[in-house]
Amino acid sequence: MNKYIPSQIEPKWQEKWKENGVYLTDLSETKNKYYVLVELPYTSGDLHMGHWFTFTMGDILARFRVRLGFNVLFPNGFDAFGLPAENAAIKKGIHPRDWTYKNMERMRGQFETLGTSIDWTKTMVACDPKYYKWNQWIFLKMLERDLAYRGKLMSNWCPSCQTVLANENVENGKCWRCGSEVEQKEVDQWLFRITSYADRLLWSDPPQADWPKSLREGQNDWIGKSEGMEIEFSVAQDTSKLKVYTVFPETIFGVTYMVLAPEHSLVKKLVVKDREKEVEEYIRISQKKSELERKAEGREKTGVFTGAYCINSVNGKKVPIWIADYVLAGYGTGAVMGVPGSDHRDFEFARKYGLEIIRVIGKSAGDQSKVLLMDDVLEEGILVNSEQFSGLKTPEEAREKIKDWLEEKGWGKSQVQYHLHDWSISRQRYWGTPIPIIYCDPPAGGCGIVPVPEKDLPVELPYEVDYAPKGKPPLATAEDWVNTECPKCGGPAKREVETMDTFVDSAWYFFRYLDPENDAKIFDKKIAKVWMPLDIYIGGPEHTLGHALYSRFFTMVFKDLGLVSFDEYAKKRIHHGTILGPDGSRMSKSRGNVVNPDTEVKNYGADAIRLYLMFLGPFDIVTSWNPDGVNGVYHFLQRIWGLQEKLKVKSEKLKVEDLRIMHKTIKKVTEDIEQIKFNTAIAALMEWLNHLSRKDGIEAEEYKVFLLLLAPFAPHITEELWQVLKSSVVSRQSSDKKSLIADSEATPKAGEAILKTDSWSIHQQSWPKSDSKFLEEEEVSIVVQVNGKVRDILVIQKDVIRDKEVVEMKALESKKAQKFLVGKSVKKVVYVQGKIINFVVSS
RNA sequence: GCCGAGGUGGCGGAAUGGUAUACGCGAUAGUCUCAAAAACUAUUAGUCGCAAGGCUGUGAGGGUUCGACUCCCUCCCUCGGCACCA
Repeated sequence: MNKYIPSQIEPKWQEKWKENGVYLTDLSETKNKYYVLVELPYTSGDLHMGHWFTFTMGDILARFRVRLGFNVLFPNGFDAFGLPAENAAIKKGIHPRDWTYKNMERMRGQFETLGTSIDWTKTMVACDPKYYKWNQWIFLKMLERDLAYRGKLMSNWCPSCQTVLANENVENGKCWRCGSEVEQKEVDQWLFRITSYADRLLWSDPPQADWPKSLREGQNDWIGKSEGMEIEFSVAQDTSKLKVYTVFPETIFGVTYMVLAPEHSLVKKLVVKDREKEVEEYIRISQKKSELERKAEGREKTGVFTGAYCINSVNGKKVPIWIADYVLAGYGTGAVMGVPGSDHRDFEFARKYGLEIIRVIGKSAGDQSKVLLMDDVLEEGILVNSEQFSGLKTPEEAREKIKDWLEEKGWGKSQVQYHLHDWSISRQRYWGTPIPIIYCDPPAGGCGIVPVPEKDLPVELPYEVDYAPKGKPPLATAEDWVNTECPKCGGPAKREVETMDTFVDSAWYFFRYLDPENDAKIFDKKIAKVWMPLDIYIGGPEHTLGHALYSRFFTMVFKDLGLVSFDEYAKKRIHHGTILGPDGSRMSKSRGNVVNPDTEVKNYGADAIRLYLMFLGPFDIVTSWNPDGVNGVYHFLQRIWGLQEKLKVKSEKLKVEDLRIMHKTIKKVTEDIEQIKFNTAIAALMEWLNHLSRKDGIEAEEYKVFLLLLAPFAPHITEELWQVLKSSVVSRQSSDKKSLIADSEATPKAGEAILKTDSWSIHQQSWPKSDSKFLEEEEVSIVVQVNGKVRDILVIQKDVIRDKEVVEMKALESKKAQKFLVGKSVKKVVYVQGKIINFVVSS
């Protein structure tokens, strides 16, 4: 027999599958659809082990569903816009587009070697105008509905490059490109009003879709809905009002000071003359601090007194107004009331600056103990020193009562706050979707901000651009492109030179797979109605607060645009794990611990790598690549290859025990794939192989079913062996009417695998069915325990297990059990039918 | 600090209230071989014992139960995410 040499069979079948369109999906089918999706790869240049891991999972699920008779869609595309392409361009002098397309071609080839059942006729490439035209269309729709707007946002700002920097581009508070000190500055940018969807984006319990708990809770925390109160205080020196937000209105009698964020609009107005210098200095220093710097400082609070006071309406108390950068301008009103007796953070601040501390929540009614230490601070308990509200339990009784009272008096009103901010989509970068906006400015009168009319889409990204960093968006250098006519008045105007965040590209791509060539519409609603939502979406946990939130937002917007009828685009999402390098750390070139799939495929073949990755552990495992581990599954494949020799020429009826293990394995593999437990499905096949190897010869039926079950995991070797079997059958049929396959067809047994002439591939055969009548055993093992410890195992005829007395009698006959029963009195006997009998004894 | 997921042999892991360590890797011994590799066979949680067999054992400690890796409480550790949100 010939040897198992993967390189001789894998490319051959990959080619045949493609030629015969084995994996093409007919989207006009309206029944039994199953849409599998894996997060699209970024065009980084090479497929890495992580891609193999996740796409093998998707592939197994896709192949399995096809075999069950579903119409399966398993597409893929490329996330092709973004910073790395631009950086590579600057570094290597290649145009971002050329770099991207070159990488894409390479990765497409690598996907072939993996042997996936991806239908490449349904695809998208983010940097293709055919695709990003629809990003622009969505932008215009958002604009129409006031969901896109030009607004200000605090950002990292490099004064010398004149650009906004992402957090990761700020190094020690300095610009990564020029080294200038980065400032915090309000910068004009385009924003998507995701906050108006905050409530809809919240996950309920039970959840509206089967998504991971960590994602649901993470998103809910990120959205950060809180229901509190906005309370107004009068400034003592003039007529202005100071508004604060709090979720603890019941502590209002404990307010001893106020704190404003350095950026608060009232700061300039409030600060008294002789403190101006100190305050200005404080603000100057805090504004220079980047996010990272603030974090690096830890929780040590700093602040400065303005010299101003305001009045607490509830008791007429005059309290000092401070400024501190632990108060965030972007949350609530940008001002907080200081209640050091009931808030740990306020306590810390008050103690540092010697501010008054009053107890308003005590352990018991009338508790007048001093708040001297952090541990004395109470957030819940009984209200004290709170006039008519003293003695009420908080939060249960007091909060609502004080809330109502404050509202009645007109001092405060209920307010819902979110932590979620609107989504800034502006990037001062070249390699992204141009924002379809034209600025028509004076002197010619000027129409202001004018959206590009839909008929003029796409606004194509110009190729000839100086994308080297010059301190302004690269698109500004393409003067021919920038200078245009105003669509409204026809006068001279300039294009928007910012591009969109690449998260826009990935927020809706799975809709486009359904209708990738459509030039008139974003996608056909009718097709989407049939094929969406996704049945399963495999992705990384790192996208919890980015992609996975934005894509939900887009889907909800699509619903409001009448494109779809659902809020959630994926019925189920799972978070895959990570394959670390052999040294246990993340694979990276700098560490030199990268395991290259191409090399591994050369050594072992794609089937072995697929199988190894799936056998490692559960789908969400984070574990390191073990170079020896591949040997194990490679060995498994070689043993399967060797089964050909053991195949009996003349088929006989399967024995009871052979039938039992076959049906047991069918059941186990089927259930495990459904539950995405590939490791144990493979283990079950290994166990069956061990059984088959022990036999003298194997029957065609069990051989066939084995291949049929293994096919989703190892598509190449199973196709090869299937075709070899088929051709041997055909040659047999011509000479001698009886054949291996014909036998089992005449009397359809387990597996029901029938070779159809129009479905030549093993991957088109129907999935074997398990028959429970073969699973029943004549004899059952029953564990005999004494006081919960296993003492013996009883083998009993199946028809007896219902009778507790008989089982008990037999168990008492056990010599091993008897040793532990002599001289003891049996207090109780617990019998679990067919499983265990436990004697509870005392000495 | 908060939220989420975990902690089981030398290693990856299996078992979701009923025989802990399936399956695989590695290791040890043997068969084959001039030899090695490959393949095949056997053993492989710790411990006491010649053996039969016993005892201990799923991060630590407690609890519930006839019975706990599994459920509950307290604590420790690891991983992922968020983090001065008033």
